[in-house]
Amino acid sequence: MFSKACKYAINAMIYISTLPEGNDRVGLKEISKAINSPEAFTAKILQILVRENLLSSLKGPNGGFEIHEEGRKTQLYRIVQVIDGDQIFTGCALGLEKCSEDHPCAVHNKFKAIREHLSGMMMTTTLEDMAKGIQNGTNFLKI
Amino acid sequence: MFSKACKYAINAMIYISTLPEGNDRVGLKEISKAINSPEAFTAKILQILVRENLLSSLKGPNGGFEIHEEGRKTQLYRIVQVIDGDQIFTGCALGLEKCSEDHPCAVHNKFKAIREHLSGMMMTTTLEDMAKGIQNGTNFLKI
DNA sequence: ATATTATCGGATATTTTTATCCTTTAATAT
DNA sequence: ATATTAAAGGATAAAAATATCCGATAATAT
Repeated sequence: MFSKACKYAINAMIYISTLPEGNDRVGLKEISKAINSPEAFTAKILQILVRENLLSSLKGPNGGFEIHEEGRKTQLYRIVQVIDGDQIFTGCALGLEKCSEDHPCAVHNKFKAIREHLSGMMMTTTLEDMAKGIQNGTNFLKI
Repeated sequence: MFSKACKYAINAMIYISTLPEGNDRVGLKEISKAINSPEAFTAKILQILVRENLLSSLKGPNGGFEIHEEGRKTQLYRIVQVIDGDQIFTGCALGLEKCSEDHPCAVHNKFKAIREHLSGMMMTTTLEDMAKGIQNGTNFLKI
């Protein structure tokens, strides 16, 4: 469904969102420990998220990553789009280059509803939402 | 969603199912031309499908691949399971090793409905169903 | 029996994804 | 100013997925 890079991205973004907003930033080491991901690879992914303005970072002592107010409204959809592209939302399930209503693959219509279901859910799910479950101990980021 | 191998497998199985049942077998070359897939790689995938009894094959002149009566009832679900495993049906969307009701990842419940929707559809969709759309020109296997 | 045909299966190559290493850059603190 | 800290970014390595090649095997036809 999602690439590993994307899974790390989502879990990392959620973890950062669980931390209190303010001057506190969280470092790469803590993040990758919290979500059980390879440090250097995670760094690459966070770089992309910073470049795309889904995440902000600061170098030096007390540096690290943070997400402020507005950023916590980021949709799950957006994170996936930035890391994996929107293949999963718009690409053909069977790999046809030009799959469409006019030239549908063998499962086009069968997948249509599922696509809409998936997109809809991911459009309406935000970091805030997901962070809540982690904060109150209902959901988990690792193991 | 699916690996390329799996997409080739599905399209190939559908193509073979569109052909009239009987003594007629279809060769690798024709199959990979019909679904626009690399020949040698497609051969590997067909081998797996044969080994798993989703497809039958015969060597030598007039050899090739075929699917008889019962085989045409094969569920889409089964093809995916054989080629990609059931990661997509049961695996955690965020990669947690032990994601479950008791230890759910951050999106466990959000994905639950989608998983069921997807599994249900793929359980009830058969080769026969999909072949119909190709036979009557509504759906396509390539481009 | 022998030649021909087409899948099977092992070995290998290429590409993509995942992962690591190390130098550079920028921020802070002394 | 200087040392320290942590992210940024380039280079490279390892693993997995995709793809190709070719000899072995099995079936048919002559």
